[in-house]
Amino acid sequence: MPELVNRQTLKRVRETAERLGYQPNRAARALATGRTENIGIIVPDLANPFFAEIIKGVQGRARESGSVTCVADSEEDPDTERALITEMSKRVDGIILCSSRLTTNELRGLGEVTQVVVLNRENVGLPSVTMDAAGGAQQAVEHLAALGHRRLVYLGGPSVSWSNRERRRTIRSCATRLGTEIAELGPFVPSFEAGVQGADLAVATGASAIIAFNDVMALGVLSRLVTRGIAVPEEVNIVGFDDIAMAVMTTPALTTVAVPKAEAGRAAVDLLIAALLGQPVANRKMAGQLIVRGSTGAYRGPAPAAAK
Amino acid sequence: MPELVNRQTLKRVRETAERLGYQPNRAARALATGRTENIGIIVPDLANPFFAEIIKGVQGRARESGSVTCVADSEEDPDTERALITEMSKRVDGIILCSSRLTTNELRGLGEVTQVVVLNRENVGLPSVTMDAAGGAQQAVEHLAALGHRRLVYLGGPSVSWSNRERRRTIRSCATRLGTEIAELGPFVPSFEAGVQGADLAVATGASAIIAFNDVMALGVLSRLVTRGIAVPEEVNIVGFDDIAMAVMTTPALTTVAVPKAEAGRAAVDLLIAALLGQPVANRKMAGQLIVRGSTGAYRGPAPAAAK
DNA sequence: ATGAAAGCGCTAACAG
DNA sequence: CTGTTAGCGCTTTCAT
Repeated sequence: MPELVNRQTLKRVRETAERLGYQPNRAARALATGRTENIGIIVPDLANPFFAEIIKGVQGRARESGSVTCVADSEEDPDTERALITEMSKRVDGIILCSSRLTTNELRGLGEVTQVVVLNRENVGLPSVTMDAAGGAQQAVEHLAALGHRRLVYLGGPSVSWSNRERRRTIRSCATRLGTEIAELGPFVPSFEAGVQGADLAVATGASAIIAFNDVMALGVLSRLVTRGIAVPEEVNIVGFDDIAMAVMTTPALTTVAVPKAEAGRAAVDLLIAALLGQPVANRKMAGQLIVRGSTGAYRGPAPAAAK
Repeated sequence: MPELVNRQTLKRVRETAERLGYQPNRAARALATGRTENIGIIVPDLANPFFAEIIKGVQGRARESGSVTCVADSEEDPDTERALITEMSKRVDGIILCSSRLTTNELRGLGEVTQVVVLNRENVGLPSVTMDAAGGAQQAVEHLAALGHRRLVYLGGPSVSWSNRERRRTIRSCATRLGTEIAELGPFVPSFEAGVQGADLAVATGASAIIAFNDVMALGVLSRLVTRGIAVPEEVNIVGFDDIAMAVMTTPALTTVAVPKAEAGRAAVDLLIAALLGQPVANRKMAGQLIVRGSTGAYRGPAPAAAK
């Protein structure tokens, strides 16, 4: 309100900006406030496009709130992950743990060490963001059933993956409910090659549609199906790396359930910020989105009604 | 040497470890020493597997030296990149700039702001790590020429890409030297779809081999060639995302020039550390490695002798 | 309302 | 060689 302050402030700001842009010393500020304005994120594999997309979201949201993002790659190793948490905790205000390879018990104890938000994990006594793996899997099965497929195959991911466990469970119960046959193959290391291999195994079962653990595997499946002349090449249209993918053996060639990875990353940062402010934090579950790709181009549509 | 010290040290260490693991306060240390032990890395797109792999190397090497890696994504935007550099510079000891979208002049001035190492860029007055785009391109052309191909096509990447400019130049001069015809198509946004499109254009020129700007495009090329029945499906074997890729229309179906991305990331950290210690830094150029994939499996071989 | 001063926890320089 | 002390640059509290 006081105009004097305004003028003075303006003057100071001007001086500041003028005098080669003054930048406060972050270390000194951190010492005084106890806040680093850094947030950490630990993923099992930085090179996995799935996590890269999440990091992108985290970094973007963190930047908006004036923070910088510190990343680390645990290389799928629980010991490394533990060490990383310890190393990071002293340099950041909080950590976002993606698809943690730690046990539930270990995760429960983490609240003492530093502020933690888990992504792709539930019920560990920490704020969490999940991508509704179950819902996505359900949409996939219902979609295939609606297309008339009666025999499905699920090419499973790593048995240590929480997402995989969730999907398996859902796919099985959902298929049973719809009276659809479901065969489970795997576990596979989720690679292109595993998809190629899985495709042959799946075809041998006499199934008419395949659900793959993720897009990388689905890519392999599709490649193999095209090679064997089973899928229609013109329909092949893979653009993204979404979370759970479904390769159908006829048109449309590939359908995926896209999960909002960047959004999930942003949500995780929001939860972290809330927790740091001592606000109550509610867990977040991001909905998956069925994406049907056809020869006329990709379009996003609602999930087909469940054939209950 | 003095045993007394040993005992005392041991005792203290024990006390330390015992008393719930004492952790020095990083902020205080940073204030006192002026060292954050954080290193920054800025990339144009975090979701690009090429950069993800580099970050992985950077993070690994940084960790070995007791540092944490702060990442940021400039989203291909020079303005954002500039802002990011300013924001980061106060929180890290140095920054690794990957495939910077800034002009040479701007980069030259950066030495004043903070310690910087550039990756995928040369002659900007800063320590640099490059991946020998030229050498890789040369190997590619020589290999194709040795296989008897007389008409090549290069599907170019973004015109703002330094790597693309280097490769174009090399491919052209190398082809000329070997008496091989070379047609240039593009520039393309380096996507799968662009590869599909480029494949058709390339075939129309009557060329017998295609060099794509990168693996993502090559994937598209290959997919299209298989679909059109031009390439031999059984030979299709794409596993990685390497830097520059070459799709041959006959056996072997795909050959790539792999660049050591993680190694380059590690090298960049080494240069940064050296620079921080005031040591003289030499630029590093990482050699590309020709990888020939055949039906008998992938093998790494030396580049074929130049048919000079 | 504005200004002075006391730390934050560490390191490095110095005195004993 | 060990022990003490003066800051590092900011925030925050307390006088004025």
